[in-house]
Amino acid sequence: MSERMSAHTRTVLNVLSERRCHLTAEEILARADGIGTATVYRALDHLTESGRIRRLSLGKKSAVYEYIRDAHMHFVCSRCGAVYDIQADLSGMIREAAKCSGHQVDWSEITAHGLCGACMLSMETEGTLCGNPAGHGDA
Amino acid sequence: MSERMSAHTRTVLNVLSERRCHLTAEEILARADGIGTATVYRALDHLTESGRIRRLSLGKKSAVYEYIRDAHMHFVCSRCGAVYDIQADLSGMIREAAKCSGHQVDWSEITAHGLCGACMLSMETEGTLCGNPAGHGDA
DNA sequence: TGACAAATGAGAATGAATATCATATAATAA
DNA sequence: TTATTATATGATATTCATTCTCATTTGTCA
Repeated sequence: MSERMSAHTRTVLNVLSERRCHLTAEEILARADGIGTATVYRALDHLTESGRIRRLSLGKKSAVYEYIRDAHMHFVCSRCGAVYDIQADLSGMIREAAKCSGHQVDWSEITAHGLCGACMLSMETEGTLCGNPAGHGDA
Repeated sequence: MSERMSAHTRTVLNVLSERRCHLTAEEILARADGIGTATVYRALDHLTESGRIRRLSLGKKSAVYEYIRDAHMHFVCSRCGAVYDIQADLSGMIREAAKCSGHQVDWSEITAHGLCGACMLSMETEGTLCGNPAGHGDA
């Protein structure tokens, strides 16, 4: 639990812990100035394995990483692609359900898909027509 | 909602609907004999868009697809990689939580990670030592 | 039967993630 | 300090799932 951490790994961790959002490896790479690609991926692996960050597949092509804070679920807008955090903790119920099947839950993730508030609004306003298909929420 | 479907798309749908499990595009490709790669991927896209099947990212490198039946969550064993279906429907609660944030949920997915029953057993038996690191559950 | 749209497949292209490997850096021993 | 060893790093090559291209085929309907 208290392994030592290289400076670069710490930098990567800081990039994530300093902001409350989900970043792709590429985005992290850009923000962790001067650190090579392989090193960033390795750091992300170490941090994921040591339980400090979490790797999520939100349906996008590339995985995103987030610093582990409070329990929350993710909402991905099918129209604009924005990702929102939704405060809700159903982990207890998930743990129970899995326990009934004989499995021990370490952690769980919930991803909801649908139309985000911003898109609903712009669809009303603009009459379902176009409008910029991306840009709300996320970070 | 009632678009027509090409023979190949129907074949892909059948491959999925005939078995109660999650298959990668590659596995589907192997079972949909004689259909080309691009066609299988296109069929999977169509079926996903029309809501007949679902594309899931269970943390593996490649996505898996499943025919939509009853609501259930997924349990992925961190040790052996097996995927189990867990009967539990928390979609109502998820929908409510998202609604509070102003979003409209279309569908949601839950993935729990941890140690599966089979692995717990073999770890006890074999004293936490090796043992075949894969092979339980899934399909 | 003609004409246009959609589907198909072989293969090229893309791109995220991983592997390789020689070098650099840190940790420990003597 | 100096030797010894393990680990970290980064440039680059590689892998591999997925998507794209485009010429050809098939389906649909007037």
